[in-house]
Amino acid sequence: MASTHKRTWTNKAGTKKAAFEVRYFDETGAQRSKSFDRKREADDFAFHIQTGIREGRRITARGTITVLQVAEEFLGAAEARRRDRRRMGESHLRGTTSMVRNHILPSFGTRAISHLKWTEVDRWARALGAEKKLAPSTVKRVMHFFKVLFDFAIRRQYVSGNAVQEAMKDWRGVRVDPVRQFAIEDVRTLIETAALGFTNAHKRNIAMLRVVIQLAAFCGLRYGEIMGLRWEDVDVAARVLHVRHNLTAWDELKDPKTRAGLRDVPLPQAVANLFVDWQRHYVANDRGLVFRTPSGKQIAANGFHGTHWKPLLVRAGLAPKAGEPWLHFHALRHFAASMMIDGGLPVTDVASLLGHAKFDMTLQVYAHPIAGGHRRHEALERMTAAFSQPDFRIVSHEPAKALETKA
DNA sequence: TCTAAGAGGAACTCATGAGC
DNA sequence: GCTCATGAGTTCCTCTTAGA
Repeated sequence: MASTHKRTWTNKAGTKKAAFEVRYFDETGAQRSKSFDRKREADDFAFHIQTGIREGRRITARGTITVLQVAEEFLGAAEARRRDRRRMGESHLRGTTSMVRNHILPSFGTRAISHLKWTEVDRWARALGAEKKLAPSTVKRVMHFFKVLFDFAIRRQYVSGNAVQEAMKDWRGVRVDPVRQFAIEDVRTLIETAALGFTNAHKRNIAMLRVVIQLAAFCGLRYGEIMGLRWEDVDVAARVLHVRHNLTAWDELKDPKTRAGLRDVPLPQAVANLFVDWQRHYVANDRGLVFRTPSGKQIAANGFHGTHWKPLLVRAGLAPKAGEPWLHFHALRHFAASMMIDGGLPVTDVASLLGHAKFDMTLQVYAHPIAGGHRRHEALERMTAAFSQPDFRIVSHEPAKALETKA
């Protein structure tokens, strides 16, 4: 049983003080109390105590288990989930471990988890942005992992409340920064530059780069999907790509996350021709994967980025100006989506070609105004010009009636 | 009931350094 | 110069939930 009441007293200096006190009995039967400045905080604490007693949980006033101890248990459980491949992937475990070890433990590792207050978490989160220069969306991400860690501790009955949840309220509405977009002219320059070849790049690399870029820019494939293509998925004669797999960073061929990811994408003739060109450089491998290194290994995304992508951007004059981010390879997929929408393809078709389960996702993330403001300007000009024509009629009858009455 | 935002999982980008 | 490995940070994508 826990009870809450307001307590007032006068300190030695003669100042009147007030606090909300929660009184309860711990698992040894000893009476305990804890004071809060606000009634709501006291009520929350009392609720957790009550719930704990009702469910038979161990209630301790001064928990001694540290954040480090909880984190080790938490990461151990995560590793077990990773081993059961259906429950957690390699990349998610890696991300979780990275956030916990790099950001949470250095600040809170030695602290008793039950003693942490949301105000401390709030200060720490703000410092991650101000001092460590993390993007707001990343800070929010780190806090999310900390909250999950806390939830784990609650399930294990190490702590009764989640100090991170309260601190996270201030981070609502923080969204990821949109990636920098390609203009039509940029993509044209990029493709022309790739075709010319540059530096001392081998002909094999030039051929590979050309087809990979056009697959992203015109067919909207993700990097992992491109690298996961097998020759049996490429039907040059029928000009269709069967997107069936994704190649992970660990060189594993995985099925798409959802059924929508399985799709057939039309292959433009120009891109089909590039496939024929690339076939001369194909390195046989047991899975029949189209794109491999000369030694038959995976073309890792990081290697592709540093060796091919960035040098191509520089050569094409698309290197970022001071303060600008680099253009991402993934931005080509954004470009493809925008071009499809701009070209008049129904958004449901675009979503299907991109492998999206819902078309609102397509509009939300990929429908960028790629052609710039002048297209909108022209559209409004056409509307105004049509309005000024003497034979112009408004389709709806209601306003027309109103005008007649007035006349 | 509808829609925006959150939660959670996974993929992508980026930096660095070693070996060939 | 290219390839590869590793670690860290950022963004994408879908499903769920809160609240207008």
